[in-house]
Amino acid sequence: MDTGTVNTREQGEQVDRQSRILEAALELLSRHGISGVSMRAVAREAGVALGLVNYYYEDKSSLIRAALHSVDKHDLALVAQDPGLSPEEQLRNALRRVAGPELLTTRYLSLRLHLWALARADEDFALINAAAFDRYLDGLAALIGNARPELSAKECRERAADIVVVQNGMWLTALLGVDKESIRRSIARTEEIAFAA
Amino acid sequence: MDTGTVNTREQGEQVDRQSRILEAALELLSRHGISGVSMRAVAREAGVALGLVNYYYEDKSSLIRAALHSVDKHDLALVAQDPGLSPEEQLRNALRRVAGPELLTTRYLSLRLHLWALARADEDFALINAAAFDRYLDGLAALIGNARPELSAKECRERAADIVVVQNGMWLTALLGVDKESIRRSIARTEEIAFAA
DNA sequence: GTGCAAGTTGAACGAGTGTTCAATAGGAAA
DNA sequence: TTTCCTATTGAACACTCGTTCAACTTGCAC
Repeated sequence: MDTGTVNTREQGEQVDRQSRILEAALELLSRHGISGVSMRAVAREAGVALGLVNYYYEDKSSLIRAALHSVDKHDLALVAQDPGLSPEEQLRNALRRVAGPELLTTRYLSLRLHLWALARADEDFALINAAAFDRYLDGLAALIGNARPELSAKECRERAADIVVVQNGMWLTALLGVDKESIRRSIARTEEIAFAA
Repeated sequence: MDTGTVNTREQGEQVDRQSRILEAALELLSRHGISGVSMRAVAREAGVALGLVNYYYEDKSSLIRAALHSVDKHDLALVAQDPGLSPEEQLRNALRRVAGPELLTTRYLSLRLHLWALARADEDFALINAAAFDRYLDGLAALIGNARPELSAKECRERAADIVVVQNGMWLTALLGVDKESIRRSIARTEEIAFAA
């Protein structure tokens, strides 16, 4: 592949089929859970023949693993540092982002939930997930450390852990349809934890 | 069935087969997720012939529904009132129970997670789950109301919602192996919310 | 043009799925 | 004993699953 040449059939949304297959898998996983993700269903959703799914992803578990990595990468970006802002603003933005409109969609939350459930059932996925969780915790602790330089690394990590508990609760509870006001108050609670004196 | 007569084969743990089938389904669901729960696997785990599973549960989804109800009943008991204690103690006990050794086991948490994921994939399960969630919220709000009679029903409900966010977060994060100290601090946080002036 | 490699297709295979059902066992009632 | 209903079994059915593979198309290098 990537010989540097341009695909001739690149009209409209017909980008490369591999991404469309991955996207289809994410969509099906979010909507119907793992039991809705069959190779045939993925092929159908992506508008592609069955064989092509196994061409780009040798296994079904390779496909799911790719989906997991894709979501993990997305999660990690939430706590990435942004040099254009003050440390306090970076932290506050990161904390508010988790209740932003891009995150608090059914599609994303449902996807996250199904991936967590998957990680409980498969040890390989569990390891990937745990590593991503650790990196997220590190990222959040770093943001806290920048905004509150007087805190020790251990204290930052503790606050990050406490915040993640509330954030995970928000994600999960949002799926059950808890009212928006409770989400707002929970966001405020994460800020209290982060900025506490 | 229940003619009032005693089963002759009631030696040891050989109680009625229907409960053993349900128990097997719960065990498999907790360990391997929904894709590990096949009628055959349930029969094997329960030490029973395949046909018997469909004899007691006409459908696979009836079986899963029974599992859901069983867990929901268990959850609701967490916020049941206990006339032998003062309202404050009842509330405090309920809040601490969610981090108790019976609850914070991998088996229970994993089961809960898989049921949540299942509810996202199947609308019937979602309705059952949402109803159970509401009853749990009501129970918790009632405990708060008893302990803090000066609060309005609306305020109780709000506090209950905020507490549930943290509790759900604890459950979920406990599965990812967050340290026990963070769980302890989160419990304290739920108590702060409940008893705040 | 010919050659070649990557991309793409769908049929085929064996394994596993949920469900049905005729057959059997067991114990209480007659 | 015979009768009858419940409990229990496992074979059988039609179906879906993940995976493999031979065939075919496409586009670039020569």
